[in-house]
Amino acid sequence: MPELPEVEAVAREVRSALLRSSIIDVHVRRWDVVTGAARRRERLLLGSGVREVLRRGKQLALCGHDDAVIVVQLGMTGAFGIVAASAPIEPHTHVTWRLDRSRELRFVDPRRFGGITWLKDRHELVDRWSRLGPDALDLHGDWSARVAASRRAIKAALLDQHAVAGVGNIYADEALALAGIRPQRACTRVARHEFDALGHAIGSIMRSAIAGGGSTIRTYRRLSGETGAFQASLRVYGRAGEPCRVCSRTLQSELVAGRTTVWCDACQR
DNA sequence: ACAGCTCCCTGCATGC
DNA sequence: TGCATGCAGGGAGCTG
Repeated sequence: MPELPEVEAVAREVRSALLRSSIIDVHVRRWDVVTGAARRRERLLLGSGVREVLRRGKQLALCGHDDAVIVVQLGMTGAFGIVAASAPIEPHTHVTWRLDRSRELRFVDPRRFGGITWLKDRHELVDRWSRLGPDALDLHGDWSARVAASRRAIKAALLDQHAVAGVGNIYADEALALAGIRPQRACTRVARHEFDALGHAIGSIMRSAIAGGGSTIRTYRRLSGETGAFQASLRVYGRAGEPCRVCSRTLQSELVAGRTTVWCDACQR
């Protein structure tokens, strides 16, 4: 499932391809994945071209020359990328943008937890993103101020995009393991130095995943078919019942914040 | 205001 | 082999 590193990989691919391209046509195959465009394909960047490709947390924004903005969210199973226009349309392809030089930008999402949102201008994007927490790649010393007073579990706070933007279930567990903090612990019981360690853990895990081209967990894949190599280095995610890579104790698992959560009872306190 | 829950959806793994 | 079942989870929206 795409998290920040995967979305960043998509942003880079799409940015380098789109900034020197024109959009010739747009084909919306399922309108219910699009919100805000009033069902007019002219509003999906057709004719305007893309001036800028931005990312905040797990959200991607394509800014057109006409000031309209398209926000793309990949959800669980979304894929977004450039392919040859002649490539077969795979199932669950919901929107395609025909580009010059016989290429196509496609949004594919079997489970449809993702989607595309049309915004009328940059102000709407600024407003929308101001409600997100700081980007997980760019956490400063005071990032924890927003969550430290909360009584909920630290993992619930990490998954809350309004607290920190970009952390999903995989990297929440991985970061908590690296920082030695139990996912269930209340934020109020996490010390300042532990928040600092957690912030560093999140950043270093995100950066190494990006360097590895994004992880290849289950449903995530690039439209081009390439895969990443980060999966092999996961510490706890998906390893319930297996031995901790540090102390060999059997990894525990239970639901926290409604999500499957894996941790080591010995290494995490 | 906050925290916790349900729901949306399809693909895959599992079990009979 | 084939079918039914359960599980995976990001985020909106609802509830207590």
